[in-house]
Amino acid sequence: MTKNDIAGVLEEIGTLLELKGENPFKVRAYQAGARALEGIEEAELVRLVKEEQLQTVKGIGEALAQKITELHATGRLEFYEKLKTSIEPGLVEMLQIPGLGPKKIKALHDRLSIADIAALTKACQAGSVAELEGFGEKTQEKILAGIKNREAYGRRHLWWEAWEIAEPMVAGLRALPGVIHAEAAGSLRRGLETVGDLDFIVAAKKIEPVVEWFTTLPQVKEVTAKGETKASVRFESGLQADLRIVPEEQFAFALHHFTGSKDHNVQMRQRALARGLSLSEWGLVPEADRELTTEDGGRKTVKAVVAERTLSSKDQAPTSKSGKDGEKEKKGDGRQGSVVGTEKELFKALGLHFIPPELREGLGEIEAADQGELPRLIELADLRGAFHNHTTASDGRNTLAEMVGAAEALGWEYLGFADHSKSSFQANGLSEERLFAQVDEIHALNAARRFKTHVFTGVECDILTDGRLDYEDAVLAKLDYVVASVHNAFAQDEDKMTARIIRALENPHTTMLGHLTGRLLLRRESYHVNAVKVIDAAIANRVIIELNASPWRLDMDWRHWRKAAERGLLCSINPDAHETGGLAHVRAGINAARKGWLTSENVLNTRSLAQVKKYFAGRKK
DNA sequence: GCCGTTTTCGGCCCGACTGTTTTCAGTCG
Repeated sequence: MTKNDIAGVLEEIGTLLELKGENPFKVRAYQAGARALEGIEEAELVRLVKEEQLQTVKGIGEALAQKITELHATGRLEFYEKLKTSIEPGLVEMLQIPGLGPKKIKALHDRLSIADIAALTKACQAGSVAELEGFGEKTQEKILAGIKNREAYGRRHLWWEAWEIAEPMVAGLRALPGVIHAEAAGSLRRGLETVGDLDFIVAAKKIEPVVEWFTTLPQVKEVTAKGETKASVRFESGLQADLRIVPEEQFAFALHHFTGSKDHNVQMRQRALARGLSLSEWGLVPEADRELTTEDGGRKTVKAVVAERTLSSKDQAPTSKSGKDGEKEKKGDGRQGSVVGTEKELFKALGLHFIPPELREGLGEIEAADQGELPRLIELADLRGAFHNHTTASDGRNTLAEMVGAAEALGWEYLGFADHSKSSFQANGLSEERLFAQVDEIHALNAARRFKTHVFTGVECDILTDGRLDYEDAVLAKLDYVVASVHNAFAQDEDKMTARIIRALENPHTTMLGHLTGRLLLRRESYHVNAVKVIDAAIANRVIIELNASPWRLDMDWRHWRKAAERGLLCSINPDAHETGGLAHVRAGINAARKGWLTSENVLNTRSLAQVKKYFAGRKK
């Protein structure tokens, strides 16, 4: 087990002990042990375990040293396994309901024998929760609302989590014999921040082996449909995945259709109709042919005819085409081009430049494609570094050196750190002394040239409730840059919160604004803030707004970026990484940036090291 | 469960907010 895996187990033990009503200081000792472990480097852990020196680490005593050693050696821990079986899993799940913590959950369990969310729902509806001492009407209502939200949220999944499942599936599909094309479509392909279900479109010579492979994947919990051209499965997480298999010549149409969005598709069909054509998932045909009269006098839709074609072509070699089909291919009036094999050709047949999937939201992309005014969207490879990152100095899980090593492995020219400031007690925010120590550490690291990646000094500075920053100006002046973020008093009304943030932007030391709305996707709503006013203030004060690339945030929302960037707002795609693996989250940020029509020119961290240094120096004047 | 120029027991970490209270516990960041 790696140090972060072990730290995760210690953390979970803490949670379980809390639910059992254990001594809170014991709980804290496990949490502190997890933090202590994260603060040492992987190689150091190996040495400490080997030399039985774990107890020399502050926060790790006899009991934790023994448990860490067991986990490190075997990947298992007897104590942990037993603890897990002693606590009903429904109680852990209840922790996800806002307002419910270990104490309240324990009270519900002890006094009402509630052991899962279903029982809790019933008890709330019956009014028995409100009667409990320490509970009341409002608490009961809040719990019910929390459960309801949770169910609503449960229907969607974070893009990142969906992508981690879909990516290997696409690779698996492509590797199957007889598969010509395979793509994930839907909101996943459009890079939307959350995804309802997965859609896979496959062009294959033989259908059965593809369906078979898809429905027997190890992660499949349930096969909900299995037919001639389509199959649906559900995974353990509740995520559903649909597979559609089409003949090669229909692939581009099906892929386009199932990539959507609905608005985009409606507009595309309207455009086709204006040209006398009919566009559907099955193809692009002259409108006049859309409904056909068959030889026996019946009427058939194009869909039916194409479906027949699909069935017949299944049994034929791909090169052979019936005379009728051949005729149809040629019957096109010339406006649609010869053969549509790719999405690019599909767009071209309608007089459009290729529209990247991320832009297909029906928000003006078709007009822009018509005019040849689509931007050259930013790409992952354009990034040369990132700024907002954490280390074990505050609430990160990897040391500074480990983080820089990971950035170097990504080929990044620079990496900036922005650990929490002193008011973020919960995140182990840095006092002035600890901040200066980190600055010294970074300067030494740069001087030693241990890594090819240059390191910038920064901080994620709390915006206090009145809009002041959490450090004196003289402290902030010593840093390369400052990310200012809201981390408390989320309940302020919109005017107050907006004024608070704008005041922070007016501080000459503020380089960029962190997560504008504070939302956590599918978990927590944003605080109330007037985004337009904040954007205006950022532009006026030459302050960057970050696109926080954490898959749980993606904040500022992509829907604001196009307009904001047009008006001169500079973006920084910030991973907000709390561990080495978190740097990869810039990928999710790139999705959002592309959805916001951003080009590499709009984003600070596409610039070279020299340009970034110049930018920071210029901000200080 | 950890720690100690507090050394083997007694303390361990901050502040706002909410809802339940009538002086405070629980939750959250």
